[in-house]
Amino acid sequence: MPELPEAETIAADLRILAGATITAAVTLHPPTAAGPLPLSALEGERIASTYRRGKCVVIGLEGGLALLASLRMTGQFLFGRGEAGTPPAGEAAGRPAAGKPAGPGAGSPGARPAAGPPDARGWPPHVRAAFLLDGPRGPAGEDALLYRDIRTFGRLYVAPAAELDRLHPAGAAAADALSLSEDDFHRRLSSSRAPVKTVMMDQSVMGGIGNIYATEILFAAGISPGRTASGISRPESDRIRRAAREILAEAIARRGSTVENYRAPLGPGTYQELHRAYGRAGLPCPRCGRPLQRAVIAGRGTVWCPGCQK
DNA sequence: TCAAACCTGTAG
DNA sequence: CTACAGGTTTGA
Repeated sequence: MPELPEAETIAADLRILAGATITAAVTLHPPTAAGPLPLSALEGERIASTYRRGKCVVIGLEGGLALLASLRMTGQFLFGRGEAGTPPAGEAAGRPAAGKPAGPGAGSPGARPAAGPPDARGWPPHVRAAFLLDGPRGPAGEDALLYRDIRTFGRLYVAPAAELDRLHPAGAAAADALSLSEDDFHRRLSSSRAPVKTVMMDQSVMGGIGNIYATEILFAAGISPGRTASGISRPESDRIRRAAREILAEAIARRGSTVENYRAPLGPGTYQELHRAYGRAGLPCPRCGRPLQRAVIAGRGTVWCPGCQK
């Protein structure tokens, strides 16, 4: 679910860790660490920067390595308490991890990320990887960065930053949706005969837009999502681009949309309060009052107003 | 070009 | 219990 505004928010929240050294990297769910290097390659490295790349969050290390996180549906970064003897999950769980229950648990103040009971370390369920930190900490002094992912679709890629482009899945993102000129936007959008919504969401065409924002952008632009992309005129493309810029900027200002399981390290977002079409099938169109319609386009739920989206 | 598969929580 | 959700990859 995290799309451009959510990834932007997460990357911004993580910036407080700049200068922290990763003292240990623990893989609790092996498929999450998708290579090419193991997470342990980050041990001893110091965090230099965090930024967004399409829908992905990237943590850049001073030594030239990078951690690229493709959060997919339910991936999230949280602050938590590490423990000196955090057992490497799968194996060598011999030592009874001596230590106190780590206080009231992981997570930031005033925001419980977990739905279930925390584990022995005080972490929420579904933590798939953990990075213990030395130096800058979370807002409440947390000394671990946790990667949590309920459905395990998300992937963490460790590689030299210079190779992120060539990283096969997830690395090869097209130009960011917000970086395209009107010319480029139209050229890319009209490059396919697939439905315009499908093309907008194609990360090899433009990066950052997913189902929620594609739905909202097309509603704002008054374009029907099922329209053939190659039939979108230049003025229509300009409208879509403008709507995209306005909506994505506002969503970033509101820290993204909190639906499903989204949560940035420092708290949720509120843009869902401004959704006008997504998740509102059957309700009256906020523009013309006619019922919003729902259909599946390219396998994804799509909502639009047949009255005012042409 | 499209559908299935990957997963698990939630809604019915 | 089944159906559904969906970003991305993979196979048909």
